[in-house]
Amino acid sequence: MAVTIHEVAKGADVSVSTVSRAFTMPEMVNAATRRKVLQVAEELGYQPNRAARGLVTGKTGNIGVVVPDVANPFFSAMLKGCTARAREVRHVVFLADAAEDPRVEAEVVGAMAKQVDGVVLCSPRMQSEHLERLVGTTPIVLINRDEAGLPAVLMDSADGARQALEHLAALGHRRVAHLTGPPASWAGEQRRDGVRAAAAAGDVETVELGPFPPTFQGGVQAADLALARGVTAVLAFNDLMAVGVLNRLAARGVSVPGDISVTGFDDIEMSAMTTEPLTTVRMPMEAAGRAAVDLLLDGLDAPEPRDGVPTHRWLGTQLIVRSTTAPPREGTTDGDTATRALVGR
Amino acid sequence: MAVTIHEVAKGADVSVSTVSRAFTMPEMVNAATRRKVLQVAEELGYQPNRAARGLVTGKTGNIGVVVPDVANPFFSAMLKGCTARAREVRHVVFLADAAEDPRVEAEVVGAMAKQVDGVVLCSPRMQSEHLERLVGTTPIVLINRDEAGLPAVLMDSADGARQALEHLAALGHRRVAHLTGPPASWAGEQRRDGVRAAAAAGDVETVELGPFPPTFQGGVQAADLALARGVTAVLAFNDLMAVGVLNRLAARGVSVPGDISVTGFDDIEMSAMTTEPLTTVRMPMEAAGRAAVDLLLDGLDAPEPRDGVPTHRWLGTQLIVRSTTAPPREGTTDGDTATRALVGR
DNA sequence: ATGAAAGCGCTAACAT
DNA sequence: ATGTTAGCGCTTTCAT
Repeated sequence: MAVTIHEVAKGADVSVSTVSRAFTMPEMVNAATRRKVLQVAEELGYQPNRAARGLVTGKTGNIGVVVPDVANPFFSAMLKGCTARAREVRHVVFLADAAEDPRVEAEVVGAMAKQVDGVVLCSPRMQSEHLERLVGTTPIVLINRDEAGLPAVLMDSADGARQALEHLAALGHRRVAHLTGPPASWAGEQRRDGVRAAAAAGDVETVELGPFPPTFQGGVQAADLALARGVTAVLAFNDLMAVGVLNRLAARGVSVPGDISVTGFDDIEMSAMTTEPLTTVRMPMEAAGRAAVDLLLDGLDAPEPRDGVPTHRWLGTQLIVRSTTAPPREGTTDGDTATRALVGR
Repeated sequence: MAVTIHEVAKGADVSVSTVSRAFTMPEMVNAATRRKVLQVAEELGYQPNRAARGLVTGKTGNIGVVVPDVANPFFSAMLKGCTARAREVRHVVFLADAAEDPRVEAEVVGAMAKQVDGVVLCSPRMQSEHLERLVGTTPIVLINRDEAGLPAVLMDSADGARQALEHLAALGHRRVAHLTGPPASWAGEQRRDGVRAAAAAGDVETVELGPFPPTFQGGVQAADLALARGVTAVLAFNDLMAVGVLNRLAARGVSVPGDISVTGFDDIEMSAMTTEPLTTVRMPMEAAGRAAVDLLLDGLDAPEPRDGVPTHRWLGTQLIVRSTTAPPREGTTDGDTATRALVGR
């Protein structure tokens, strides 16, 4: 069926090992024979079977990537980084969508384990114990989760949260809602800690609402609760949620940022997609994907922990203010205005 | 390193063939021995090496998916459908992002060919000849492209375009811009044909602008051109582009849909993400992904073309009107008002 | 019902 | 520089 190395060997009148070498160690074979081999291979349309190769070398040239939800722009940006970098280093990616389900996460890693050189786990929701069990199975690099000793690419969500809250405080906000996402999200925890610390330091009161699904719908749902609590600003788990909030606020006739300021965490692309002023904490998702692949491959080259080679990569975040965010109006601090804005209709 | 079938065999004190059978043909092995084998396997954490299995069976249990751009919600929705369906039928997906580059498309299919049972090509931009060359390599199913004899999942973009244009005409629009996307897009051609036909039938004039990149930025860029041509409505290649248009219109102070109506083609999720009234032609992307996987697997079961089993699946589209889209104002038909709206600032 | 052995396509010693 | 051979982990005849 498929054209094998044997056929190329026959066609070029050499042994299979020569063909193999012509591809994998070109220096070790006579220039003339190599040319011939490559030419015959080309004519026959030969492509080495990477699975068979992996069987003997122990290296598949594949890397697995597991995301909680491909359709979430947050993760598709990550995925983009992974696939792009993987291609550059001649690897192929195995993708699994865990559907935000911790059990599925563990399951798919198991299924991929044997046919990949390692796995990049994006914001895994699974429990630490499960994670630890998987570690024995295959090399793993985490994105946005810090687990004892595991190589990871981390984003400074806590600092992002601080930046956002200080910004809001500077604008005069004294009561802001923090919409939380999946309880098992490490980044979510970081943000919560960052928010709490900044709130304490900056003399602003925060109202923690949630958990909400990290989706557009989650934001819609959260908006009503936030409104009812009379806040003047909202800090959403991610931009998808933030956009949902904006949408719902608009539907209820609340003006942004006149009545309420909205801020989300995300990669810039998403937040650019609304015409409402949406301040964003930029998370370098694509860079994180690329970094994770590099970390994985670095680790593969050196099975033994080496000195001087970092197993963690820490990525900063950046606050993007997209509007002349207006401070809350006089007397709004207690939330009355915002509340009134909708009670009135 | 990894736990192999031999170790399980040793542990359960049976031969490797028995272990193999216990997994792949459970009926053929004594219930007691099978239980024992399965238990030992469980204890050892044995997972069959699917690559090795594929080497002998010829079936890898993997399917390849190639998309022009994972970060485009249009395609990530497709991808979601593919991964979800693949998991249901116990397959794993190999993902490649072609970066909107036809050459990369062909290249990655080649790279995956040997380790997948077939490939789903989403809206491939590559030339027909390249496509035909690939067909010999591995089973292929196309999404949103109709190529002689190849199994495909098609969406009725032309009809969607007709629905959109009729809707605009019914609202009184007489001059609408059609923003085109990648020239090599089959769906784009369909839409163009649909738009032209409907325009001729419905007595509305269309201004074809483009090609633009099928991105948010593409829309920003297109908006200025559309405005300059004095249209009262815009039909964008996809929602991403449409949202870019909205954003730019807002920046230039043009009101939507007061001055201009905007319509895009896309899966509903994306279009829900703006607070502006954005009419959308809903493309069932996720369903298409699922259907493509099914088609691929069906075809695999029957290497010979069978009667009664469709090789094509045709998915309808649906117009989603999200607003009380206002008709153009008096005297606006020639586009003066819209144009004036920005000349004034 | 179970085992022994051949071999899938490839690479890596080990010859020569 | 090139050929020979022994597997990689698995399934699948073919025996028993």
